Amino acid sequence: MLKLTNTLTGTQEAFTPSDGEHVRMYTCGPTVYDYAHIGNFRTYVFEDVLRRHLLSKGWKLTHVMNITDIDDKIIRRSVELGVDIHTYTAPFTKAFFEDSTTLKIQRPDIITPATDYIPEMVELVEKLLAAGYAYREGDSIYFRISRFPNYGRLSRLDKRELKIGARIDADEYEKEEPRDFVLWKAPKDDQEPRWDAPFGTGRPGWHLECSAMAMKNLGATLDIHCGAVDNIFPHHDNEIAQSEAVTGKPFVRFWVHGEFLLVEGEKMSKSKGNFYTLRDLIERGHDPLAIRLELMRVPYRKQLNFTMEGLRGSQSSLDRVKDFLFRLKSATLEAGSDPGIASGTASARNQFEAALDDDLNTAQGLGAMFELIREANIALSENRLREDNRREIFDFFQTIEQRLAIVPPLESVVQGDQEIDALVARRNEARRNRDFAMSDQIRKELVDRGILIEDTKEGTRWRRK
RNA sequence: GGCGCCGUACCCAAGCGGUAAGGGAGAGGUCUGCAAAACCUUUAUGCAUCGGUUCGAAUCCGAUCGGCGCCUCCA
Repeated sequence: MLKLTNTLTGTQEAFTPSDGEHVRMYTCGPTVYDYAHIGNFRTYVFEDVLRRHLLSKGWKLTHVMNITDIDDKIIRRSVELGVDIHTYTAPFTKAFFEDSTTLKIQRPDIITPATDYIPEMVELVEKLLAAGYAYREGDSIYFRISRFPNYGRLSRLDKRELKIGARIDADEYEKEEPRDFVLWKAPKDDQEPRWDAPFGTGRPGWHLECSAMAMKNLGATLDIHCGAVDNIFPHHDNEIAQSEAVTGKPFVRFWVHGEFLLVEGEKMSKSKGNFYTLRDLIERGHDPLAIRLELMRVPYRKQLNFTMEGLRGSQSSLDRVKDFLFRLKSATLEAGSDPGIASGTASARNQFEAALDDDLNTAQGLGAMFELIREANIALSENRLREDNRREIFDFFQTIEQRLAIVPPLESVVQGDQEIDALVARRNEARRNRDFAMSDQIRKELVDRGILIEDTKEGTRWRRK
């Protein structure tokens, strides 16, 4: 049974889709004004693991993710460059999906760019105006928080006191109350993009898009809505207010928020010089799979301190998995099954499932995998492992791959290559003649070509790095 | 100041009342012509500190110290 921590209640709750079979999930996507950074991807990787786990339960899943392709930053930069916003955002949207693919993040079922949903947003604002939840001030439209008594439930706003001297009002528009938030912004100048609406020309405020696009595609009540913790307030509280004011129904059953990624113990920021995009890391030669593993090593509810040392550690862990799978694949085994290994494999599988069910405890799931690797390695050295055991272990790793997508591919590693085979044969010839100088020289040649050699009792095997 | 998360070995980390998973790094060893890989041993009578509850606590309660985040666009 899957348990998830629900921000709404602050506790772990058993999750099932409201109708028992179809999960309706919305995840906050990127604002495409620049390349996404690894902090962003920590969240997307967690959501990907959730997505994969939900699918494994046999539920039907409709997963919607937005692309915020209109906001202040986008407008400012596109104006600076003298291009329209779509011309500006298109390459970053494309880059985002390329990066996601690099990290083996599955594509959501429905992608909703904000600018494709203007009519839905306009409709929402009209309803809010009609019901008295929204008002016009100047040429902009605001949400009237005083009309929505439950406001701030998600962030437990009622328990908070405002910091003395804290800036309450983030923008310069007039409002009835400082805490009211903007639904529809009147253009400030000629350059700003705008859309016509019955209540005036303008553009949508940020919070509006998620409500409109989520409800349009998933209905009034979502099963799951994800994002990172920084979205809890005000973004998600505002979404709740807008949506529930219109529908009168609970907007979301499970709010699931990913904690922040820190870099070297501090929040990532460009000024601190600890800011990495995925592309930065790839350029430095890091393996995307190691990055993915590093991003899920710590369960989503806990802050993850990203360090280069940690990333190297993940790479080493990954190499261990790769070495093991390679060893298992190339071993010569007898038919049959060793009962000890069989039960070890079954128990690793159970532990893995239980770990993911337990609020996506990836650290524990990974632990179960490594325990099995050690057990199987010992069995391999003691010649106890049998053909059926191997099949079951490979089956398990297939499951791990479906769920976590961190299993290194073997195909590219062990594929036949006549030229390499010939070099290996020549080296073994030299070894037989005890011409170790020659043997080592050939090995060096192979290493230079990215080939690792392992001499075992069953002969020499090689693989690509 | 308020709200929230957290403090487990050199580093990362699981642990959810029954006696400290796992990964990385280091050291020593087995195997090997040498490597590589693998395996073995080794690194927490102790889980920030101090009290309390309990037959029993890293796990529950209280206090203290420390770190991080949010309260403002932000994954």
